[in-house]
Amino acid sequence: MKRPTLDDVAAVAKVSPKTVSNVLRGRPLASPATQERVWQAVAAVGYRVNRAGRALAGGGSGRIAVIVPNLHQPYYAENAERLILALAAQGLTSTLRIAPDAAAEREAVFGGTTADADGVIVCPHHVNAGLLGDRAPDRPVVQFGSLPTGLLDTVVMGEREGFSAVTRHLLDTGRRRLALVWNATSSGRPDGRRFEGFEEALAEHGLEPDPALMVAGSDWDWRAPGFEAMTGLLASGARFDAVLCINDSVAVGALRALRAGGVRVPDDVALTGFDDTDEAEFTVPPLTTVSPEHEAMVDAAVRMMVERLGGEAGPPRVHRTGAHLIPRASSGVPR
Amino acid sequence: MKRPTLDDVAAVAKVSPKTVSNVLRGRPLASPATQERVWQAVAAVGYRVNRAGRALAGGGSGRIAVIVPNLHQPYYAENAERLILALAAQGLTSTLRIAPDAAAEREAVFGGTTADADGVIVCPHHVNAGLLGDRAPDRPVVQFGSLPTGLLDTVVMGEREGFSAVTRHLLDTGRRRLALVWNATSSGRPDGRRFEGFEEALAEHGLEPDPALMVAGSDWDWRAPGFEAMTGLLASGARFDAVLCINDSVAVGALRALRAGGVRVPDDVALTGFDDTDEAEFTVPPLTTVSPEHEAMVDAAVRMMVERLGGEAGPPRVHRTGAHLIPRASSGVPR
DNA sequence: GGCAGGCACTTCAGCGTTGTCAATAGAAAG
DNA sequence: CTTTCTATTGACAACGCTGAAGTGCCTGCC
Repeated sequence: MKRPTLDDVAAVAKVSPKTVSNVLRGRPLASPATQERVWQAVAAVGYRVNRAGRALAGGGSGRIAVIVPNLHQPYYAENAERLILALAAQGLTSTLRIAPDAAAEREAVFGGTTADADGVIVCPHHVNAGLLGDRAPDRPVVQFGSLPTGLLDTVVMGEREGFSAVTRHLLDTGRRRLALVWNATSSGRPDGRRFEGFEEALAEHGLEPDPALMVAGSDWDWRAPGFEAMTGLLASGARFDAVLCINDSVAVGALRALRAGGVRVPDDVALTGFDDTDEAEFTVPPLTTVSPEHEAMVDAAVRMMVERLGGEAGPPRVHRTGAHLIPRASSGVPR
Repeated sequence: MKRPTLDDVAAVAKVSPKTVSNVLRGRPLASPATQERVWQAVAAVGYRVNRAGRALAGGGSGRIAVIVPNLHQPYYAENAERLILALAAQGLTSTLRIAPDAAAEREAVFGGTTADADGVIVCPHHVNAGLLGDRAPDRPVVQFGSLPTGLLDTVVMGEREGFSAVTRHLLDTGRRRLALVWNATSSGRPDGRRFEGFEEALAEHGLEPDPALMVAGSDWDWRAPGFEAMTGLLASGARFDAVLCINDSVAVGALRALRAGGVRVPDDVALTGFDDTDEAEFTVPPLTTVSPEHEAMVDAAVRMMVERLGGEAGPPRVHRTGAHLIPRASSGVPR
């Protein structure tokens, strides 16, 4: 009743355990006939590789650590799901680590609790890009959805073009006073690629961002801060006919604040998000958002990981995906 | 630069590797002085146990597999997060497995891809309780949030009392024609503990369920089916003044359908969900729901797991948690 | 015919940890 | 002062697998 080992397979196939190992690893060292015999023996005894043994012997654990700050924010939960499934499709198991703070995030990337993983895919949140890149990891690390550091393989979404696309969309449909619900940054003002896209599209219409219409939530990527920021903006008495949110969750919070304030969406104010999370489709009204092309991002991340695991060397690479507008009712033309 | 091993620690502490192992495992075999010396040596060399080695030698992997059907449904994502964090607090690492179908679910519980885990906590979805219990697992398994099988440790929420509480709440606030948006079951009619709670509360008011007001989504726990089911109910011309949904996600879908149909919530129709997911707080209007007391559920699951890992034998246990109403605006008193 | 070279596979020595069991030291007992 | 016992620690052999380094055997060539 004991779980079969390589030796058991070897005995049945009448080869050495090492040959079985080679066949299993896909090494082209055995003759086709032998390979066939080995596979039959594997099936016959119901062999499954013991990961612990393999890892101990230096064959790698076949496990990739996926690191997200949390799972209660749809953006992270949905990406974690996509990454885990895509890794599984490559025969890689994954271990999901939740890094609730910067220390945990760094720790998860550089070893410690994830030391048993052959590689790491991290959706950074707490630790800014530079900090993550300041130490050389001893295994492949792919940054997912964040700014490239030049030190790690990175997959970035079309933040700039995506944000300029929504901005343009709003301008094209007649909106002129565009508010921004942003995340707080250390410098106290919105920055980053999305903001560039915003400025870019405004500039095309001879406009520029109005500081009085830019409010920051207390934290990145969360509904309550979106609600609070929007409530604050409404209270300020500022006038606007559109609100662009840094992401969908913030938009969901902002939407509630708008409704609470008696503001009609989209009649009085258009509202947009970013990320194309599932929840955006089911708000009332459905939320206009930007799809960062999730499939392409995940494919790129997994491909990079597999290549690095396969021994591919070379400098860190950056994969940029596109982004496209998903227009929905929340940014409908005002009546 | 190699990672320190037990031997390194042993050399510094001037004891045998085995003694270091014993101290690390908390075995009361070494004298206090020796233990102290060992811990100092561990700290001095920066030792971290090699899980692969330990697992190979039979010391267990220290890893618990958490199995959910997906992460895009908030209910599962939020529970996965809570479970993973609670396990981590016990020093247990976790490996999250996404089981998109029944085969994957069974496979994940009974070994195969999760063979390296010391125990399993599963949030069943595809496989009904009986099927999961028909084979004896070779390690602790805790069912989370599902019907007890009598064969596995199980944590169940107060489904009946929770659902009767919402029902009562609606009846108490004057609603009388209660519709139900349910999940499809093999028998084609709503069943289970929640339905019992529904019937129970209705009976207290001398009412009983109206089959014409019960509609089932095409799948468990999802927004689109909620939308479709609700749309269908509206199209049927049935009259009702409240809609109870099997869970929050279904309610979110139903809400959109109601709004699309020009039905005011809560003025014309009250709407309720179940599970107390984050999204319920940010719908417009905020959704009345039932909290299954997540903390208690997770604590119970992790406690059971730790006890079983500690060698606790005995028959399968069932831990029942309560449930309490979280009234919000979606079930406000009609004007 | 002798020998280099390649192919197909095997042997060997761990990887870091743990369970088993033996060994040692010191204390209590005779 | 020897014997017996307990408390503590050590030696050793796995656990299942893999990299490195062989071992034969056959082919082809001078």
